[in-house]
Amino acid sequence: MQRYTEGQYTNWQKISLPKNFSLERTLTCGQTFRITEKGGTFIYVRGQSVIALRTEKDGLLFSVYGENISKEKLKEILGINDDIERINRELIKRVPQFAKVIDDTLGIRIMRQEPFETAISFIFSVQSAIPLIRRRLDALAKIAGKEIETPFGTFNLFPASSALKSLSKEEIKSLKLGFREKWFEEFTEKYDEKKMNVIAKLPFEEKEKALLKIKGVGIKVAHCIMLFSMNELSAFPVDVWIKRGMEKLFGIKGTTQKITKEGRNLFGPFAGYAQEYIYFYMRR
DNA sequence: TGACAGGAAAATA
DNA sequence: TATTTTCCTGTC
Repeated sequence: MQRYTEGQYTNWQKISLPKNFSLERTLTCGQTFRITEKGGTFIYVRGQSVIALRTEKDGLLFSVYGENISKEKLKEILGINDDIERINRELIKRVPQFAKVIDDTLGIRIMRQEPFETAISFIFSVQSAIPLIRRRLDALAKIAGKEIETPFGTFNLFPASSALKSLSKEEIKSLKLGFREKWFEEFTEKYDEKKMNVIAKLPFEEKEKALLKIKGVGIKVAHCIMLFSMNELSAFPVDVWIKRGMEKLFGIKGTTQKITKEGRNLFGPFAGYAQEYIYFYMRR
């Protein structure tokens, strides 16, 4: 086990705080799951790192345990490099009445995560609420991920694909995935990082088609994977909250497929941001 | 304790 | 091709 103790390794680094950035909203709006908060400090377990984050008056402080993450990489992960003013202007230009939704949800950024962890997270998410998804991911990490001790507690990192390929039936059963179990098994058996990286670089339509071939990945999960881990800001994942929001705000209703298409047409290249705003707006 | 929440896949029309 | 049914765990 890798151990870190307070003082010795707690090495806070600082990023100047961007305008219109909310650490809390970004981390807790359902795009990522392994987050805990203690006294204003957020602990975000991601890939092979544990990242502690807190905002102060003039900056964002962070310290990393496990695999190192540079300042630049962290800014990318948190969507800080996105030109949010321009994105919001573009959304309002297309849909003027959306300004009030943006006002209420300001500060959310689209995070940039890894396809492997994101795909498993959203296969786990099918017909499930956020706390349940999180418990499943923690259970999986506990079984197959490396343990790491930090000043903030002990965590298990996300398992490597090789570790998931060698899980026993009993271990898989213990995750209580229900009908998602066979999808998870097939995904880990077939997973090939190189192939996933190729998919990540395909044009939007081909990318969507390739993801939909994965068992357990339908249109909503495919759009989550594209938006949160493949840099497709026009992806528009439609779940029950987005269905409710699209009907309430715009009178648009119908199948997931129809709302996905209409949402993308309505909001354009940054539809993914609009989607996160609607999600947060409807759940708050 | 039965109703309800939550997407994908398979079955059916 | 479009709609309906089934799948499972957990909460209230």
